[in-house]
Amino acid sequence: MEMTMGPGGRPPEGEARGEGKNFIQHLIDADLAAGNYDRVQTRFPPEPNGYLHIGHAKSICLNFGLAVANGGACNLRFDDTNPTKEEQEFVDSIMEDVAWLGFQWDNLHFASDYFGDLYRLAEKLIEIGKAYVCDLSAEEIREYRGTLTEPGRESPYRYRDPEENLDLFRRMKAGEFPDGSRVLRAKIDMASPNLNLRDPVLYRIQKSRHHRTGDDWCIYPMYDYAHPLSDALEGVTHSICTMEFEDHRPLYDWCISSLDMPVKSRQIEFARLNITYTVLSKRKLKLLVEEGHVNGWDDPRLPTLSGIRRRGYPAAAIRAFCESIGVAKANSTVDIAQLEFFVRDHLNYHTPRAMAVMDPLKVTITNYPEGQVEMMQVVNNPENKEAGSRPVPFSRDILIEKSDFMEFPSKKFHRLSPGAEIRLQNAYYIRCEDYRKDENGEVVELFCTYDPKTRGGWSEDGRRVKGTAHWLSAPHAFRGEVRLYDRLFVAENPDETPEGGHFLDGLNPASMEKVAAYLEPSLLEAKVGDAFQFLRQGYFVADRDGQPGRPVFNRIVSLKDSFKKKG
RNA sequence: AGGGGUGUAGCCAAGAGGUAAGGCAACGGUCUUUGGAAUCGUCAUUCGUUGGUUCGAAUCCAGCCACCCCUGCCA
Repeated sequence: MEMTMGPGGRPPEGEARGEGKNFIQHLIDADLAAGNYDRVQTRFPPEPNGYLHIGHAKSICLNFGLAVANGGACNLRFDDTNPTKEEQEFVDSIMEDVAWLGFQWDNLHFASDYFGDLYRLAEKLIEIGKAYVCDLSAEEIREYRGTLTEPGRESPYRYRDPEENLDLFRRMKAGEFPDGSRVLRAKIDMASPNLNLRDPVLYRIQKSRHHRTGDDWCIYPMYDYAHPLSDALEGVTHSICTMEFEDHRPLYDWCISSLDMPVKSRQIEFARLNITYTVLSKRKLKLLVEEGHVNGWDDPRLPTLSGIRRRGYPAAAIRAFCESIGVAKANSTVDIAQLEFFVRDHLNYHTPRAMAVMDPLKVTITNYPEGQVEMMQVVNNPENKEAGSRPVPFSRDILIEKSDFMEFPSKKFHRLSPGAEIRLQNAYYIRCEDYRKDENGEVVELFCTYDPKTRGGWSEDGRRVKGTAHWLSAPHAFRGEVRLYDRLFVAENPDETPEGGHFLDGLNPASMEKVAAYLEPSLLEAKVGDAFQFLRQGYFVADRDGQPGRPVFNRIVSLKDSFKKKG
């Protein structure tokens, strides 16, 4: 850990070689060096039509990260140009999610704030003969557009003169025409091999109420028109988006140059995030929620930021993960194990330990005085001395995990078995002297003896013991619900469905298991959002479904287990 | 088929004519009061492929192959 670091936490020699920079930063460096811009400004531009997921987190970290790295600014701008799909509920959740991730936007904007400017710019486009009102129906426009291999045909309205276009456009705005009857189109090139350039629609008539502008407008700008101009109006220098917009870049540039916008924003595309064993498309997530395969948008199994948050993934871990995966243009699917690594990495240091028994086996310490209770002082986090310690009661009646005992142990099993001795962590060494079975032949109780000279879990004679188990004093333990979450899909790539299949076929039927667990007394005080490492089992967070005296814990992620894999 | 992209290890990903970074995963060793953590080590004679240029190519050139995106009045 003690290596020389340069400013920014990177090895200085790496800094000198330009390592640690993604291709976008290289482009920014070149832009700055060439004098194309004298500052850097980015933006995160979600459409408020749904919940953010971890794919958005990559974009958020990228945009805000680039702004910080270059001493620039990053805005949060809602791309709310389609009133039929957008709602205030989503803008609220998006702001909450971005803030939770740990970023503060320099300015908050809405594309709808620019509707007036955008309208005036459209009139200008008409005046200079670069846009026209087209009366073709949606279906006709599609037919006229041509195909991938055949050029399109020009609209019969393409050469209307500017005065008529202006008049028509104003009347569109005034609400004189019904929805779908006319659109404003850019006059570019119907024969372009890039379909986005075949006179794209700039404005459509849509008489629906907008969540922010109400009924002020009945014409709304399209993304391809509103986005570049909003960027330019706002002063964005580098407009970062995902690969599917690469074909739109010529149109993006066309808008900015045709209107001679003072700021020449530059669009740069990168590949969106995919993760194994989950889906990251809005459509599929919506289906999972609406069909009830999960319980709402913040279901802890979902990759939504609200789901991840409830699951107990720390924001810092998400940021570290996004940093680690890099930024490139190649399609890729990151192994979910990489995400889980950063979650464990963060939680290991930041989370106090506690003891919980999921599947109890009764242990009676036969030589321990009946009625006696000792308070054992237990370290909260061996990784962090400042986390302190807590008292945990110990008594004659103990609970351990069933899986910590084997009647006929395998060679590598070094937990409890007849005659074997193990350590109860922070308490005593115990030896299994006998056990009792029920009528089904299942072991239901262990009779052990303890060594009074091993208090705290240390043996004075230097005698070593191979296994260490977690435990609970039966009379002091209380019950709580534990939800054992696992990956949502058993299919590694749920998006790649076999022919005739559906992505839902890949769902994991056991993605959540509810367990009535026994918990140590200190856990009674856990507040919603408090995270713990349940010793030897995994990381858990108190869920909002808990009741006073009856908490609910979500398993965030299990601990790595090299034993199971070998067995 | 026309256009736009992308191919470096099981998964991400650096690399920019000088002899393949790093992380995840995996596998060994050490250590350990969590079968966790920590720690040490192993893991690409080769960069989709075939040719070419060069003293020298993952980097430059040409061809081929594979995959992704584009025919919303969605974003």
